[in-house]
Amino acid sequence: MTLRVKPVAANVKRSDSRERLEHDILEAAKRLFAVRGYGGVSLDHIAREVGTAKQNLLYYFSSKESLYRRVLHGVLDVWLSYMEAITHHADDPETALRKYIAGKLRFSREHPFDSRVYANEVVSGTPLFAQEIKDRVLPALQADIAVFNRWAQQGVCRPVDAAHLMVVLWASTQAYADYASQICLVLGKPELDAEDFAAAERLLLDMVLRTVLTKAD
Amino acid sequence: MTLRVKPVAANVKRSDSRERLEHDILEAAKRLFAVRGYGGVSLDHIAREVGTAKQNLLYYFSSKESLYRRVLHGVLDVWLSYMEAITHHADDPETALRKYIAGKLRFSREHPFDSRVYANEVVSGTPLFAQEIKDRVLPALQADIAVFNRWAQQGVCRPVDAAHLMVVLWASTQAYADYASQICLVLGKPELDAEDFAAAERLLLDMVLRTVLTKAD
DNA sequence: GTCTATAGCCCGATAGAC
DNA sequence: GTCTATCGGGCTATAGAC
Repeated sequence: MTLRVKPVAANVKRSDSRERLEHDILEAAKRLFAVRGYGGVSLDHIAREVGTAKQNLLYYFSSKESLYRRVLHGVLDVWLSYMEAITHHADDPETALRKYIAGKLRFSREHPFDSRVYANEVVSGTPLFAQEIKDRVLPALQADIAVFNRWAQQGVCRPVDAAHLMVVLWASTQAYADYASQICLVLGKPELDAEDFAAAERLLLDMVLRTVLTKAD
Repeated sequence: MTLRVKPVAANVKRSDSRERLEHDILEAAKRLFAVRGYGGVSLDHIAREVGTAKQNLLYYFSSKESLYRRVLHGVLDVWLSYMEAITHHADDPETALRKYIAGKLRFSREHPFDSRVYANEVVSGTPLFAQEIKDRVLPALQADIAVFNRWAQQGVCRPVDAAHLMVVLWASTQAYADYASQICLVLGKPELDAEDFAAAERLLLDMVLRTVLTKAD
């Protein structure tokens, strides 16, 4: 009897297919949770979306709630990756704010479903997510606020209420994903395009720089 | 045989009790829909909240969807009643903007569940509400935008992009209701108080006046 | 890993007694 | 107007064949 080593290629392929299906499930779940909320989505909906049976979902994820948590975790990964502009440009307020606003608007444009899953969870009072927000979002936000306060001490910025400024920036940029359907109704077009995002960026940056910088443009 | 007129008092009382229960149902439904979304709430939840049976809800409202529509309709009544500041002070931009921002923040503070029901519906893509938004919200917003454009023509305001400015104001003020749980986490307190709303009002008004007015303060 | 089958429960809505 | 009873179906999750 000879030892047969499992062919590596087959292993990789199987693992690839497993990861691809897992990825597809997470993407479909994200889109559905974004639109209908946790309670408005059934495992059957998600399974049909990816062309498998709901029982198979419970093979990859131990429960509906754990699938949802995995979706939220992935959403937070993406969200945070767009949020590092301020601390990365802590030497220049104008550049930092420009990159921050541009980045958050790009997140709304490129990842609208991530944004809406997050919005749904927050509107619900973060029942399943408070700890992860405390652990991951809060430090990032507090680092940004600290940078603002340092700028104020150095005299390069007016002493604004940095926490509330972050709320304004956060809400305004996120609106272009979460409330897109209403913004479209107001603008009278079926969906937002590049020019709408550019106009939003111009206005928001203008508002923030006028408020924050000590010198006029 | 004498004609007996039904006692008026009893009529009024019965009608009062009917209206009170209907009102209680709508309030409970609003709170639950706000937190869990349409699909996350059952008629049984709502009925238990008001101390009756779900079959009784279907006596007052013909279906779950019609109950939800009634909730949305009432939410819009309240929402619109806080939105008339700009057109009512069309002669003075600074007063109009001050009253508008104060009003929208007061709405977020006094009617957080109305705000969140509305947010849930918009995040979902307004599946049941697009027509009513077109009929009732859009004219109000477009009237506000027209006022801004007139101000710009008259030279009392800089020519801002009024539609996007409305988005910023709308999103920023509404955030203090819809995203309160996250703002609380950032501020490190269990709930928002009067001083938080005052700080938000100061910052937002400051930002908008710096952006909109032609002369400096 | 994917399938069928099914347990056990909750859902919206209806029927009919009182 | 409120009650009990119930229909038909969808839900999450599990069991077990292959």
